[in-house]
Amino acid sequence: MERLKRRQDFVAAARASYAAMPGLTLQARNRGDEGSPRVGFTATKKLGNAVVRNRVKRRLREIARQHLAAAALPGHDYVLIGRQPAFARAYADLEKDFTSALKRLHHPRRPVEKDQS
RNA sequence: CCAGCUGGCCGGAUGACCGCCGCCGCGAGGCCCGAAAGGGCGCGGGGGAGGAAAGUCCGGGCUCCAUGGAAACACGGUGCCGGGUAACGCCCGGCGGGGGCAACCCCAGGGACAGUGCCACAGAAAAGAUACCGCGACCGGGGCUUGCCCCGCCGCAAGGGUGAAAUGGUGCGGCAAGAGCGCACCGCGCUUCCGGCAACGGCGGCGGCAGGGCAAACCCCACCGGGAGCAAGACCGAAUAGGGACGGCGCGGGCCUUCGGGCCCAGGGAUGUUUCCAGCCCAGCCGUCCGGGUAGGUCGCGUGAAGCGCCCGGCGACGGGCGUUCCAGAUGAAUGGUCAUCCAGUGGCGGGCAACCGCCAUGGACAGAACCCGGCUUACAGGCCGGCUGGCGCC
Repeated sequence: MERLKRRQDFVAAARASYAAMPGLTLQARNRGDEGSPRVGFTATKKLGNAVVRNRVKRRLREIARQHLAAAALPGHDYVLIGRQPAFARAYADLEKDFTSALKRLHHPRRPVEKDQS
């Protein structure tokens, strides 16, 4: 899956809908085209030093590889943001965090789109 | 055995499945792209974080900028001696000073007669000294209890007291009291000789003592240093906007109109400047080409002051020779995820006098390459190997 690399893509995704779970926050933005889905990862300095940030990003990448590839909708950009517990949280819990976040964004109980005014 | 000092090293191991980033090879076969070369997919092989990758504090390589060369000045840095090194503010070996019974550890360690300055508080006095309390014979005056007190003159700096520091220390002599005034030892300065490449050390001699501290205050002396950095720099290079050249078409605004036209008004530029006149060009659209540059891409980018092994020289830092290896190269940034077993460590239970054994649980320090080397500094769970010192015990 193609990676997001441009800052403006991340900014755009941040304005779209999101779902926050203990281990991570997932953002999903419908680009409005039918291209292949893309994914990006964020680990801020708030999380800790370089070792912590790298490990969090790697775990998120693994999550995306195993669970997002099949479920991603075309024309969408996904951004996984690491949160404090993501460094030490059990991998199985992190997986659950992701799948339920994805479910909430794909099948909202009521529309949560907050942008595109 | 106990206590301590010190040098070097390691920085969890093995395996399974699923992945990531480079590299090499294979394939006239297969699939996709391409005119081709080739690329992607595929198959096989091999590599993929550190001792600090960190802080970015020094020294270099490399790159660009500036510069005819050199020197001086300014500014910054370094500062015992000798050696090592590409170089260093680093390292090694010494010297001196301080601490420790010792092994060993620590030191910003040139110059204070070149000059300027500072030394709070306290204290009489803080740098050509000073005399607060004090010590003292002669002389002069006074008092009286007639050998003492007070005052003056004069001599002095031992003792007291202040301070971080008071113009050498201790002892004896000397004296009215004292003072290097004299002597001995210690310290200090100069010096013959000896040892050492040197810093410096040693024996002796001379000098009665000259030298307060601060140079991490300015300063003086010696030596070193151009600036900026891989976001350096080189090359390729869209879309869009803008620039230039050429060609074609066209020629501003307002009002009126019978759509033929009429009337009124006007901008900018260049030839040194200003004013006036005349002429020229521009102002819009389209096309082609050119150059700069942005996004993006490629290179820079790892054969090197390289690693490993052996031998030789050196107390050592290190140097030399021979052999051998090719060993990360990302750029929203690879080097991972999960699991199992084991090895240290920790806790609990049980057995045993104890060393220890068994079971269960727990559990992995500091920290992530970003152009590359040499250092320094800082962080760090736990462990391994060696050397030395002191004490106790035994032979």
